[in-house]
Amino acid sequence: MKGGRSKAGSKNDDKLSVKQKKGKKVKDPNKPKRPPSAFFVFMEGFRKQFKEKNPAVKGVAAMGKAGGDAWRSMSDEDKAQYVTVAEQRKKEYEKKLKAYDNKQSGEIEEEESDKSKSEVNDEDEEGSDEEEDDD
DNA sequence: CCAGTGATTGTTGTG
DNA sequence: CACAACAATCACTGG
Repeated sequence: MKGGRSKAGSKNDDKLSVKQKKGKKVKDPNKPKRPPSAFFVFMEGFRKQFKEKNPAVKGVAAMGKAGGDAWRSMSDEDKAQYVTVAEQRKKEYEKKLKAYDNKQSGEIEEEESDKSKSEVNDEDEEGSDEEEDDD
């Protein structure tokens, strides 16, 4: 079962888990989230497939188990392609961190009023490589 | 009505 | 060095 990797044997589960407690209402819209691991990258495609093969499945548990099972079934080389992608994701993540850091230095706190976002189609300028197809 | 839960593994962050 | 928390996903549930 799961090989030895898991929990590193921490018997004493005291209140060590204090959870970072996000009590602070610090809203960091620019704060980049952690890059997806190879497993998640693989899941990105797997989720779609799983849904198609199991449209009746509800919840994430079923998918998670199926995903984890399939993931371990893959060969390291097969996973390598996802790992490679994950590496790139991480790289971009670092870039985002830099941008985020830049904001911290430049824009300390920019409150944005909820202007009517009617015809104003303002796009985030960060994407740049986002292709949008018109329908 | 909103936010949390449940399960997966990997990666990053923090102590 | 070792652990802890979080990353996405989605349907459901409680207060």
